[in-house]
Amino acid sequence: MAPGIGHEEGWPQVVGTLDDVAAASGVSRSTVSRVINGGSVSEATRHRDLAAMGETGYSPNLAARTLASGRSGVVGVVIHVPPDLLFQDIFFSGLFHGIAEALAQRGAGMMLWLANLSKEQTLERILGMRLFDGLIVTADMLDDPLVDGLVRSSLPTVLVGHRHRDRSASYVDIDNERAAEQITDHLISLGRRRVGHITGRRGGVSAEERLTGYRRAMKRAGLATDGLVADGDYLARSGEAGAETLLAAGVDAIFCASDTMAFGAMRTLERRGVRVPDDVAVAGFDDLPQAAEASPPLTTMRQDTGRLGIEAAHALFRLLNDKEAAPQRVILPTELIIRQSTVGPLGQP
Amino acid sequence: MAPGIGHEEGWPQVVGTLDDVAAASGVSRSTVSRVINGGSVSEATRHRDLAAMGETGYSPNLAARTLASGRSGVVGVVIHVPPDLLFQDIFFSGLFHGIAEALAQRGAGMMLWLANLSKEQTLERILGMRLFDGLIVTADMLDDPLVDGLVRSSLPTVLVGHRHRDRSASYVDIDNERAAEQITDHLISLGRRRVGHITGRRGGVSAEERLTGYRRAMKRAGLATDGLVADGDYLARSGEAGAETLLAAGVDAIFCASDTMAFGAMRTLERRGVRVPDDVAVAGFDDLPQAAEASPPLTTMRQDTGRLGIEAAHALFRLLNDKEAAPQRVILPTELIIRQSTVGPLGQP
DNA sequence: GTGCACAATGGGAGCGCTCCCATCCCGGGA
DNA sequence: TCCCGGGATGGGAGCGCTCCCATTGTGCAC
Repeated sequence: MAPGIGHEEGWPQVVGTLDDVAAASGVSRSTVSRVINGGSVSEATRHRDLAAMGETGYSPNLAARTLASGRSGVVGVVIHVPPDLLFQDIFFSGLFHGIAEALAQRGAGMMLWLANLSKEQTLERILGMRLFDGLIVTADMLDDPLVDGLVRSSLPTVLVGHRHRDRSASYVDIDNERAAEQITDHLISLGRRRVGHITGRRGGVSAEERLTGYRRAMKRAGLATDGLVADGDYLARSGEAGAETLLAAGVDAIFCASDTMAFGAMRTLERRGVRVPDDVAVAGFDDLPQAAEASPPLTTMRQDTGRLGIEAAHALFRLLNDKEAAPQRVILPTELIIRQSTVGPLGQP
Repeated sequence: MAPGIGHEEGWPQVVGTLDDVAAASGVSRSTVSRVINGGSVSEATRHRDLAAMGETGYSPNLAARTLASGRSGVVGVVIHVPPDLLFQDIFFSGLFHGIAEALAQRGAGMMLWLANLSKEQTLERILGMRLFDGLIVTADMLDDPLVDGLVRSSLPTVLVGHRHRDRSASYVDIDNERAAEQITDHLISLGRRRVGHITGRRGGVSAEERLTGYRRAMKRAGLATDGLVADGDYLARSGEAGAETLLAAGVDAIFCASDTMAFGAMRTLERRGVRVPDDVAVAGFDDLPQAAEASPPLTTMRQDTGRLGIEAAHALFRLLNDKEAAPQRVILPTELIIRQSTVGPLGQP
């Protein structure tokens, strides 16, 4: 019994298979299949079959289709990050919707894998099921057995936000290092000399790269960074704590590896009676919606996460459509958004 | 080529099918199938087959299995809410992890459907694919064609946070009405007379039920509610705005349908120099992690969203294991958490 | 008029599994 | 000794589809 069909008419209208449609339309199964999959069929037949499919409410059986063709039309999206990060960080929201939009547009299904199993189990099940045509994987960790395993498998895979050392890996990312360098440069150009940095989750690609970028800019300007780096984890709390540390170290600017941490840092500064940007300038990273409405509005680095998702999906399609395709590597631009947390309302420090 | 198998030994170790395992173990396909699915097999054979499967790294083909048996072992989780809500509200985080945990424990797969397609398309594809053994659906809207369609379909379905008027629907929920009544009672018992309410997203089950509960408590106490209800949408911004409105109406307490809105409301009160709880008491709903650390700490209604997810999964399993099972209806308890946003540090108002 | 290319269609094999039924073999009771 | 019950196993059909190949029908050049 085909599910979801509730008519109670005078006939076996419960049509579930290609053969049923074929019978109803007076052609063979093969022809109906061609209509669905775009083979060469006469206009008349196509119309008749389409009509028959409409009447019967026919819809192809995914399992049968996958078994016969080896393709499922379903893309796996693997988000193996700690739950608290996943749901606090709008990064993933934008990413998701980008991916979902691009996949839906091409008629591809999307199956989400969150971090509910161990990495080994996840790897095993994803590969074992053989359900996916391809994979989009976000994994920020420098060393991640899941990502390594997925990349090594024969399953077409696109990494998001993770530049894998494996030369054969396809990925979509931003240039964290350059972006961090740029934002640090901005702070330095404002005359700040003691620029502190609150890092993202250490061991993660983005956090390490942003730290590297920050260090490079400081070094180039001939500024020391000793004692000016506080470890964070992208969440607000660590921004508060980091600001506390950096304040003690004596800074005149703080570059936070995420906006969320910047908000935390600003809370600490406010509590301590430190003026922003007069005493300490603050910059974030992400350009969350709240950044523009913070007080003062937050200088930050905008990254378009929706775009990131879309590009990932497109890269995967390219991989899927051409088995010989070279690894896809896409670096998306970021944009420095200068607001009053670094440059006062009248343009003064 | 079976993916993920990298050995380079002296033999066709690339085993992908049941027949391959059978050949390697010297038995028939049927026997290996029995070993996997728990049929009656001699101990000796079982061990031999298991060993053969281990060596070859065999893993069953989901599509073939689904096609032959009509069961996939995969549960669909449908979250059809606006994106901004999804990723700001920890409600879903807890829910997810509860569901994921319970499903993983039973070896069931989980496929997530977010709101990337229209409700009609979603319905069509979910039903059409015939991939899911069952469904867990969160849908808060009073009128939701997707939920209606899913419930009417023959696919075993459990609703989360949504008590459907359909008597045959299975659901897991909390008693929003009673909880709201209880929290309003608490406010009234403190001597507050002008208790305002900032609602959740109107048209949603939870929002309407909480409003009803609030109204009932007020009515029972002989208090008027005219002008004391401000429409919100669960997000912080609407809490700020709602508080503004209610302040103008003159309230001495505000019950917000979510903690997030309560935080927003408290921000407004602080900005206006209104003391909490001295001038205006504030209560929320959800007991987010931040509630305990707000200043002042927030009185709220705790709901265990993880439990909600687990119970939903269990209800679905019951439905799946017994085709004749009656509709499952589970109401989980909530707990009033009293903190200083309603009762001052020394117990005074 | 004949032959041929090519578009439109039908038919059959087979994807990897489950499930039912037939078969085999063993031991025990008559 | 023969027969029978029952556990262990093998074999075959079939799930609904795709894909290849064979077949048919058409229009066109010769």
